[in-house]
Amino acid sequence: MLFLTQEARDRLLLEDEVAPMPRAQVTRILKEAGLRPTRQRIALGCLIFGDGHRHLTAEHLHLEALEAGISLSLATVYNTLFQFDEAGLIRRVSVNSGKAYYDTDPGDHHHFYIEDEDRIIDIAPDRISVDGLPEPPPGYAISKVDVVIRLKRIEGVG
Amino acid sequence: MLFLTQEARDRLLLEDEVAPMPRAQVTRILKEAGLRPTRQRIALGCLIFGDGHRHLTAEHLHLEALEAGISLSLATVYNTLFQFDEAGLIRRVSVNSGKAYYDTDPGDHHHFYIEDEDRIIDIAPDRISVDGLPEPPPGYAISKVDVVIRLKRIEGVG
DNA sequence: CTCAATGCAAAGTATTTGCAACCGA
DNA sequence: TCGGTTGCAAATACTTTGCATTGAG
Repeated sequence: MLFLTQEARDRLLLEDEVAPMPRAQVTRILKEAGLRPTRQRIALGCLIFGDGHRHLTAEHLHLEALEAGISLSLATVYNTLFQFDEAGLIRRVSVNSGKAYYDTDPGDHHHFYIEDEDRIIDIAPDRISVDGLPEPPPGYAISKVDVVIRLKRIEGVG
Repeated sequence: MLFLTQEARDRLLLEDEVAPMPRAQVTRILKEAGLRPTRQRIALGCLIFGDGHRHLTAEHLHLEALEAGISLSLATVYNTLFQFDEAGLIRRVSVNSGKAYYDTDPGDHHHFYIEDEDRIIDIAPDRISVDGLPEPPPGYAISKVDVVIRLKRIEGVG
């Protein structure tokens, strides 16, 4: 599927330094994921996969698309994000804010969440480990482990 | 107001046998938490603190209140849950479902979440530990660590 | 050309806000 | 009494659905 080595990722980032990922490449990714490469998906894919790793809300991505001259509805952005998540291309992140965030890095890692600023920061995958994972109840299996470390600004600094 | 004879009080307690924490106790809890003990808060407090540890949505609690003959609006339930969470009396739990869950056990523990059934299960606090907590960025301190273990039903069983 | 798949308007659900009413001191 | 607090109607924010249209094969 689509798990890149760090090296491969770095190479990608260099190639696409500022710009979005080329359409041809996005098309390939979509096909491999079993998603029909439609105009809208390709456009969103270019934005999502091209510009480094980020944490996007549907609304933010919609704005970016409009700014880039791509005209589509917010609902389509929601649906597309949902499908990309299902396909493992991106990862929905759950924080307590009402909004849903999507991490453009689908790799296995966890997150800081700064409530006051409604901002998410990646935690490097090797910096944290969960021990003593409990047995799931009979009939169930673990599908994913989400760790969110909630941060608050230290008062009286500066 | 609400001055009952001893007899009336006894009757009430009998009537509510299965149910909730006594109003006096809830009133004390609220005062200690710095929350004014209003009619609505006391009523919700009785439901929340009385009946063992549970995972409630605002809507569910609202229904319970109505069934118990307490008339209040859903908005008040939301506000009350928010305030109880702020005060540390209960704990908001973040899962990917759109809804917010409130755990009536504010103690330090984590959760299983069964997506398909939209259900939350407590993990005993000693059954899990997170190692190698990373340094927060400068200027920030860790306020809470949330671990959610997502479960899926094992297929082909039975 | 064909029809499963898509994109979006409209609908639905979850939550917050602003302010009249209230009540604890 | 009376002013900070509260509770709720109304508004907002977020997300999903149903179906006419489309465009990939």
